[in-house]
Amino acid sequence: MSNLGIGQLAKRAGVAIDTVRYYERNDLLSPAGRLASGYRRYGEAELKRLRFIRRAKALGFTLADIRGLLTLSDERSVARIKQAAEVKLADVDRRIEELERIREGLRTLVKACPGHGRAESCPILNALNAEDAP
Amino acid sequence: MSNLGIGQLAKRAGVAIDTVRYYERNDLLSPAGRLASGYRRYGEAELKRLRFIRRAKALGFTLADIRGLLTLSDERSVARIKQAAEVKLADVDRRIEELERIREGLRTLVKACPGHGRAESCPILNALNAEDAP
DNA sequence: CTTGACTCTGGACCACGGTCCAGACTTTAG
DNA sequence: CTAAAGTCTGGACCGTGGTCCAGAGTCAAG
Repeated sequence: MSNLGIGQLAKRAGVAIDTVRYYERNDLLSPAGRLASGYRRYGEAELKRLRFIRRAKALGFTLADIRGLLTLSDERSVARIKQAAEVKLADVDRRIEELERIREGLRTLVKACPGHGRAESCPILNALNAEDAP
Repeated sequence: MSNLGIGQLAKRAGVAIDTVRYYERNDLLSPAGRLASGYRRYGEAELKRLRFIRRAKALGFTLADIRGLLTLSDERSVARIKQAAEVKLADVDRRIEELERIREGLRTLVKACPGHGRAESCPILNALNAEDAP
Protein backbone atom coordinates (compact mmCIF):
# COMPACT_ATOMS: atom_id res chain seq x y z
CA MET A 1 0.00 0.00 0.00
CA SER A 2 2.95 2.31 -0.44
CA ASN A 3 2.21 3.42 -3.93
CA LEU A 4 2.95 7.10 -3.90
CA GLY A 5 6.13 9.09 -4.27
CA ILE A 6 6.44 12.39 -2.49
CA GLY A 7 5.48 14.28 -5.64
CA GLN A 8 2.27 12.38 -6.20
CA LEU A 9 1.37 12.63 -2.55
CA ALA A 10 1.91 16.37 -2.52
CA LYS A 11 -0.10 16.84 -5.68
CA ARG A 12 -3.02 14.76 -4.46
CA ALA A 13 -3.15 16.60 -1.18
CA GLY A 14 -2.69 19.98 -2.80
CA VAL A 15 0.48 21.01 -1.01
CA ALA A 16 4.07 21.60 -2.10
CA ILE A 17 6.69 18.87 -1.91
CA ASP A 18 8.79 20.96 0.42
CA THR A 19 5.82 21.29 2.69
CA VAL A 20 5.58 17.51 2.99
CA ARG A 21 9.21 17.31 3.99
CA TYR A 22 8.71 20.23 6.35
CA TYR A 23 5.86 18.37 8.04
CA GLU A 24 8.08 15.33 8.36
CA ARG A 25 10.80 17.36 10.03
CA ASN A 26 8.15 18.64 12.41
CA ASP A 27 6.76 15.23 13.32
CA LEU A 28 3.43 15.57 11.60
CA LEU A 29 3.78 13.01 8.84
CA SER A 30 6.22 10.18 8.20
CA PRO A 31 6.54 8.15 5.01
CA ALA A 32 5.17 4.63 5.11
CA GLY A 33 8.63 3.48 4.05
CA ARG A 34 11.65 4.18 1.90
CA LEU A 35 13.03 2.59 -1.24
CA ALA A 36 16.59 1.29 -1.17
CA SER A 37 17.50 4.59 -2.85
CA GLY A 38 16.10 6.56 0.07
CA TYR A 39 13.05 7.73 -1.87
CA ARG A 40 10.05 8.17 0.39
CA ARG A 41 6.97 6.03 -0.23
CA TYR A 42 3.49 6.90 0.97
CA GLY A 43 0.20 5.04 1.15
CA GLU A 44 -3.45 5.95 1.52
CA ALA A 45 -3.09 6.43 5.27
CA GLU A 46 -0.48 9.12 4.77
CA LEU A 47 -2.59 10.84 2.14
CA LYS A 48 -5.52 10.93 4.53
CA ARG A 49 -3.32 12.23 7.28
CA LEU A 50 -1.96 14.99 5.05
CA ARG A 51 -5.48 16.01 4.05
CA PHE A 52 -6.43 15.98 7.71
CA ILE A 53 -3.62 18.44 8.33
CA ARG A 54 -4.81 20.67 5.50
CA ARG A 55 -8.37 20.74 6.75
CA ALA A 56 -7.39 21.38 10.31
CA LYS A 57 -5.23 24.26 9.19
CA ALA A 58 -8.19 25.65 7.26
CA LEU A 59 -10.09 25.55 10.55
CA GLY A 60 -7.49 27.74 12.18
CA PHE A 61 -5.47 25.13 14.01
CA THR A 62 -1.72 25.71 14.21
CA LEU A 63 0.67 22.91 13.35
CA ALA A 64 1.28 22.39 17.06
CA ASP A 65 -2.48 22.06 17.59
CA ILE A 66 -2.66 19.58 14.78
CA ARG A 67 0.15 17.51 16.19
CA GLY A 68 -1.98 17.29 19.32
CA LEU A 69 -5.13 16.41 17.40
CA LEU A 70 -3.34 13.65 15.53
CA THR A 71 -2.09 12.17 18.78
CA LEU A 72 -5.54 12.38 20.30
CA SER A 73 -7.14 10.81 17.27
CA ASP A 74 -4.66 7.99 17.56
CA GLU A 75 -5.72 7.60 21.16
CA ARG A 76 -9.35 7.71 20.04
CA SER A 77 -10.21 10.07 22.82
CA VAL A 78 -13.33 11.82 21.62
CA ALA A 79 -13.80 13.96 24.71
CA ARG A 80 -10.41 15.56 24.31
CA ILE A 81 -10.89 16.12 20.60
CA LYS A 82 -14.08 18.00 21.37
CA GLN A 83 -12.35 19.99 24.07
CA ALA A 84 -9.56 20.96 21.69
CA ALA A 85 -12.13 22.17 19.18
CA GLU A 86 -13.85 24.20 21.88
CA VAL A 87 -10.61 25.81 22.94
CA LYS A 88 -9.87 26.73 19.34
CA LEU A 89 -13.39 28.06 18.91
CA ALA A 90 -12.92 30.35 21.90
CA ASP A 91 -9.63 31.47 20.42
CA VAL A 92 -11.24 32.28 17.09
CA ASP A 93 -14.00 34.18 18.92
CA ARG A 94 -11.40 36.25 20.68
CA ARG A 95 -9.62 37.08 17.44
CA ILE A 96 -12.88 38.10 15.79
CA GLU A 97 -13.77 40.37 18.69
CA GLU A 98 -10.42 42.06 18.52
CA LEU A 99 -10.75 42.66 14.79
CA GLU A 100 -14.26 44.00 15.30
CA ARG A 101 -12.96 46.54 17.75
CA ILE A 102 -10.35 47.56 15.22
CA ARG A 103 -13.00 47.73 12.52
CA GLU A 104 -15.20 50.02 14.57
CA GLY A 105 -12.26 52.33 15.20
CA LEU A 106 -11.50 52.51 11.51
CA ARG A 107 -15.14 52.97 10.51
CA THR A 108 -15.57 55.85 12.88
CA LEU A 109 -12.53 57.57 11.50
CA VAL A 110 -13.38 56.97 7.86
CA LYS A 111 -16.92 58.26 8.36
CA ALA A 112 -15.71 61.35 10.17
CA CYS A 113 -13.10 62.25 7.56
CA PRO A 114 -14.34 64.52 4.76
CA GLY A 115 -11.48 63.34 2.52
CA HIS A 116 -10.25 66.81 1.72
CA GLY A 117 -9.22 70.02 3.39
CA ARG A 118 -6.40 70.84 5.79
CA ALA A 119 -4.56 68.13 7.66
CA GLU A 120 -5.54 69.70 10.97
CA SER A 121 -9.15 68.93 10.19
CA CYS A 122 -8.54 65.25 9.36
CA PRO A 123 -10.01 63.21 12.19
CA ILE A 124 -7.82 60.26 11.30
CA LEU A 125 -4.63 62.20 11.80
CA ASN A 126 -6.07 63.90 14.85
CA ALA A 127 -7.00 60.61 16.44
CA LEU A 128 -3.60 59.14 15.78
CA ASN A 129 -1.99 62.28 17.16
CA ALA A 130 -4.25 62.59 20.22
CA GLU A 131 -2.59 63.39 23.53
CA ASP A 132 -4.63 60.98 25.60
CA ALA A 133 -4.62 57.17 25.67
CA PRO A 134 -4.88 54.39 24.13
CA MET B 1 13.20 70.59 23.04
CA SER B 2 15.32 67.43 23.04
CA ASN B 3 14.80 66.56 26.61
CA LEU B 4 14.30 62.82 26.60
CA GLY B 5 16.70 59.91 26.56
CA ILE B 6 15.67 56.75 24.84
CA GLY B 7 14.64 55.18 28.15
CA GLN B 8 12.31 58.00 29.09
CA LEU B 9 10.87 58.13 25.61
CA ALA B 10 10.16 54.42 25.60
CA LYS B 11 8.60 54.56 29.03
CA ARG B 12 6.37 57.50 28.20
CA ALA B 13 5.18 55.86 24.99
CA GLY B 14 4.76 52.46 26.63
CA VAL B 15 7.16 50.52 24.42
CA ALA B 16 10.48 48.77 25.00
CA ILE B 17 13.78 50.52 24.38
CA ASP B 18 14.74 47.91 21.83
CA THR B 19 11.52 48.62 20.00
CA VAL B 20 12.46 52.28 19.65
CA ARG B 21 15.79 51.32 18.12
CA TYR B 22 14.04 48.77 15.94
CA TYR B 23 11.72 51.48 14.63
CA GLU B 24 14.73 53.65 13.92
CA ARG B 25 16.40 50.87 11.94
CA ASN B 26 13.17 50.56 9.99
CA ASP B 27 12.83 54.25 9.22
CA LEU B 28 9.84 54.98 11.39
CA LEU B 29 11.38 57.23 14.01
CA SER B 30 14.65 59.12 14.21
CA PRO B 31 16.05 60.88 17.27
CA ALA B 32 15.88 64.66 17.28
CA GLY B 33 19.65 64.63 17.80
CA ARG B 34 22.55 62.95 19.52
CA LEU B 35 24.83 63.93 22.37
CA ALA B 36 28.56 64.01 21.72
CA SER B 37 28.59 60.56 23.33
CA GLY B 38 26.20 59.22 20.73
CA TYR B 39 23.26 59.06 23.14
CA ARG B 40 19.98 59.64 21.34
CA ARG B 41 17.88 62.64 22.33
CA TYR B 42 14.18 62.96 21.67
CA GLY B 43 11.68 65.79 21.92
CA GLU B 44 7.91 66.09 22.09
CA ALA B 45 7.56 65.61 18.34
CA GLU B 46 9.21 62.20 18.51
CA LEU B 47 7.07 61.19 21.48
CA LYS B 48 3.94 62.12 19.53
CA ARG B 49 5.21 60.21 16.53
CA LEU B 50 5.92 57.13 18.61
CA ARG B 51 2.45 57.28 20.14
CA PHE B 52 1.03 57.68 16.63
CA ILE B 53 2.79 54.45 15.68
CA ARG B 54 1.38 52.67 18.72
CA ARG B 55 -2.19 53.77 17.99
CA ALA B 56 -1.97 52.94 14.32
CA LYS B 57 -0.70 49.49 15.22
CA ALA B 58 -3.66 49.08 17.55
CA LEU B 59 -5.86 49.86 14.55
CA GLY B 60 -4.35 46.97 12.65
CA PHE B 61 -1.87 48.85 10.47
CA THR B 62 1.41 47.11 9.78
CA LEU B 63 4.66 48.97 10.22
CA ALA B 64 4.88 49.34 6.45
CA ASP B 65 1.38 50.87 6.44
CA ILE B 66 2.41 53.21 9.20
CA ARG B 67 5.51 54.31 7.35
CA GLY B 68 3.15 55.27 4.55
CA LEU B 69 0.74 57.07 6.86
CA LEU B 70 3.56 59.06 8.41
CA THR B 71 4.76 60.14 4.99
CA LEU B 72 1.22 61.09 3.98
CA SER B 73 0.64 62.99 7.17
CA ASP B 74 3.83 64.90 6.46
CA GLU B 75 2.48 65.68 3.04
CA ARG B 76 -0.80 66.75 4.65
CA SER B 77 -2.73 64.84 2.06
CA VAL B 78 -6.04 64.14 3.71
CA ALA B 79 -7.60 62.34 0.76
CA ARG B 80 -4.86 59.74 0.71
CA ILE B 81 -4.98 59.26 4.45
CA LYS B 82 -8.67 58.53 4.18
CA GLN B 83 -8.05 56.16 1.32
CA ALA B 84 -5.41 54.28 3.32
CA ALA B 85 -7.88 53.89 6.17
CA GLU B 86 -10.51 52.59 3.75
CA VAL B 87 -8.11 50.05 2.30
CA LYS B 88 -7.22 48.86 5.78
CA LEU B 89 -10.89 48.69 6.70
CA ALA B 90 -11.58 46.46 3.73
CA ASP B 91 -8.67 44.29 4.76
CA VAL B 92 -9.98 43.96 8.29
CA ASP B 93 -13.40 43.09 6.90
CA ARG B 94 -11.87 40.34 4.84
CA ARG B 95 -10.01 38.91 7.81
CA ILE B 96 -13.17 38.94 9.92
CA GLU B 97 -15.12 37.13 7.23
CA GLU B 98 -12.49 34.47 6.98
CA LEU B 99 -12.46 33.92 10.72
CA GLU B 100 -16.25 33.78 10.75
CA ARG B 101 -16.19 30.99 8.20
CA ILE B 102 -13.70 29.15 10.36
CA ARG B 103 -15.86 29.77 13.41
CA GLU B 104 -18.95 28.34 11.75
CA GLY B 105 -17.01 25.23 10.79
CA LEU B 106 -15.84 24.73 14.32
CA ARG B 107 -19.25 25.45 15.83
CA THR B 108 -20.91 22.90 13.62
CA LEU B 109 -18.40 20.28 14.61
CA VAL B 110 -18.51 21.04 18.31
CA LYS B 111 -22.30 20.94 18.33
CA ALA B 112 -22.41 17.66 16.48
CA CYS B 113 -19.88 15.91 18.71
CA PRO B 114 -21.36 14.11 21.71
CA GLY B 115 -18.02 14.29 23.51
CA HIS B 116 -17.85 10.59 24.24
CA GLY B 117 -18.09 7.26 22.53
CA ARG B 118 -16.08 5.62 19.81
CA ALA B 119 -13.72 7.65 17.63
CA GLU B 120 -15.64 6.54 14.55
CA SER B 121 -18.65 8.42 15.80
CA CYS B 122 -16.81 11.69 16.42
CA PRO B 123 -17.91 14.13 13.75
CA ILE B 124 -14.82 16.23 14.26
CA LEU B 125 -12.53 13.37 13.38
CA ASN B 126 -14.83 12.29 10.60
CA ALA B 127 -14.89 15.75 9.08
CA LEU B 128 -11.13 16.04 9.20
CA ASN B 129 -10.82 12.58 7.71
CA ALA B 130 -13.46 13.08 5.04
CA GLU B 131 -12.68 11.86 1.53
CA ASP B 132 -14.12 14.86 -0.25
CA ALA B 133 -12.88 18.44 -0.39
CA PRO B 134 -11.79 21.04 0.98
C1' DC C 1 35.61 60.01 42.81
C1' DT C 2 32.97 56.16 42.93
C1' DT C 3 29.05 53.53 42.08
C1' DG C 4 25.06 52.25 39.87
C1' DA C 5 22.07 53.15 36.17
C1' DC C 6 21.90 54.17 31.49
C1' DT C 7 23.15 53.80 26.63
C1' DC C 8 25.94 52.54 22.61
C1' DT C 9 26.83 49.05 18.53
C1' DG C 10 26.39 44.99 15.72
C1' DG C 11 24.69 40.89 15.34
C1' DA C 12 22.29 36.65 16.88
C1' DC C 13 17.97 34.72 17.90
C1' DC C 14 12.69 33.81 18.50
C1' DA C 15 8.08 32.02 16.51
C1' DC C 16 5.53 30.66 12.34
C1' DG C 17 5.03 28.16 8.18
C1' DG C 18 7.10 27.41 4.96
C1' DT C 19 10.29 28.15 0.33
C1' DC C 20 14.42 27.56 -2.26
C1' DC C 21 18.98 26.00 -3.38
C1' DA C 22 23.10 23.15 -4.92
C1' DG C 23 25.01 19.07 -6.04
C1' DA C 24 24.39 14.34 -6.23
C1' DC C 25 21.74 10.37 -7.19
C1' DT C 26 17.58 7.50 -9.12
C1' DT C 27 13.76 6.41 -11.76
C1' DT C 28 11.01 6.39 -15.93
C1' DA C 29 9.72 7.05 -20.77
C1' DG C 30 10.97 6.50 -25.28
C1' DC D 1 20.92 3.45 -23.64
C1' DT D 2 19.94 8.16 -23.04
C1' DA D 3 17.69 12.05 -21.54
C1' DA D 4 14.30 14.10 -18.82
C1' DA D 5 11.96 14.16 -14.70
C1' DG D 6 11.95 13.09 -10.04
C1' DT D 7 14.12 12.83 -5.45
C1' DC D 8 17.70 13.04 -1.86
C1' DT D 9 20.21 15.92 2.00
C1' DG D 10 21.46 19.84 4.78
C1' DG D 11 21.20 24.26 5.30
C1' DA D 12 20.14 29.11 4.03
C1' DC D 13 16.56 32.34 3.53
C1' DC D 14 11.80 34.92 3.62
C1' DG D 15 8.61 38.29 6.29
C1' DT D 16 6.78 40.13 10.63
C1' DG D 17 7.83 42.46 14.82
C1' DG D 18 10.46 42.44 17.69
C1' DT D 19 13.91 40.63 21.88
C1' DC D 20 18.34 39.76 23.85
C1' DC D 21 23.26 39.76 24.25
C1' DA D 22 28.25 41.18 25.16
C1' DG D 23 31.47 44.44 25.85
C1' DA D 24 32.42 49.07 26.00
C1' DG D 25 31.52 53.67 27.10
C1' DT D 26 28.75 57.52 29.65
C1' DC D 27 25.85 59.94 32.89
C1' DA D 28 23.96 61.29 37.46
C1' DA D 29 23.76 61.06 42.53
C1' DG D 30 26.04 61.04 46.66
